[in-house]
Amino acid sequence: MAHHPYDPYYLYNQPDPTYSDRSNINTLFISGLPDDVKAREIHNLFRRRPGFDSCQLKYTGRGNQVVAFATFYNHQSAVTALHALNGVKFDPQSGSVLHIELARSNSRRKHKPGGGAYVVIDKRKKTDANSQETSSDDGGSEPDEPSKKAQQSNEAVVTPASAISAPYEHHEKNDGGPCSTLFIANLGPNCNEDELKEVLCKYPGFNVLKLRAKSGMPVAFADFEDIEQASKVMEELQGSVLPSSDRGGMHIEYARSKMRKS
DNA sequence: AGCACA
Repeated sequence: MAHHPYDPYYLYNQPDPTYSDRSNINTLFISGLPDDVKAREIHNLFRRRPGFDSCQLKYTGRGNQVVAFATFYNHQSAVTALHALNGVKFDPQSGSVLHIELARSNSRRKHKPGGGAYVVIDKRKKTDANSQETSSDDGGSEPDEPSKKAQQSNEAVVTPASAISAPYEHHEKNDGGPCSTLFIANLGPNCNEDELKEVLCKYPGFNVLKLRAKSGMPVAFADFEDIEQASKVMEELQGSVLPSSDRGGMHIEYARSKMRKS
C-alpha cells in the first residue's frame, strides 16, 4: 500500500474517467486541408519537426474531403508540433487553415525499412486516374478520426499569431523555426565543453561547440552543417543526461540564430 | 526558462 486513498497527491494523479486521456497519443489528426493536397506536402510540413516519424494522407471518401495523420516518436513531440502548426494558413490561395488535434488513436502502421516516409489511403469510390503516390497495402491501419465535423467549419477558424510564420513564407528572422545551430540548456553547473563535444562529434555534420555560463548556469551552442543534421541530433539527444549533470537531461532547442562562422 | 558570437 504505497498511497493512502485520501492522499491528495495520489487522487490528483488518478486518471479522470470523465475526460479521454490522450497522454499516450503520438499521432496528430490534421484537417482543413485543401482537397488537392499531396501526401508529399504533408510530409514536408512535418518532416523537420523534432521527433517526427511518418505521416499519411487519407481520402475519406466523403466528397473530396482529405485528412492526414502525422505520427511522432513520443507524445511531447506530437504536442509541440501541434502547437507550432495548428491554425497556420496552409494555402494562401484557397485560404485553408490547418486544424490539428491529437488523434483518437495512434497510427499502428509499422515503419517498413524499405517503405516510404508517407502513405496514401484512398477510400474514394472513383477508380479513375487518381494518382496513388504511395500505396497502402493495409487500409485498416489508420487511426480513427477524432472529429467528423472538424472539416465542415473551415470558415470559422480564426488565424492565430502563429500563422504569421506560415510554412510557405520565407522569413529572414528565425522565430523559433528550425536552425542548424542548437541551443542546449539544463546542463549542470559542472558541465565541461569536452564531455559535451565528445557526445556531439559522434554525429555527422557537427561543426563547432561553444559553452558559456551566463550568470552562473552554462548553456551551449552547437553548430551543424545543415538543419537536417541538427534536427537529428536534437531528436536523439533531447533529454539525455551527461555524466556531469546534477539535474535532468539536456534541453535542446533550435538556436534563435545561426552561429557566426568566425 | 535560460539564446552568444559578430
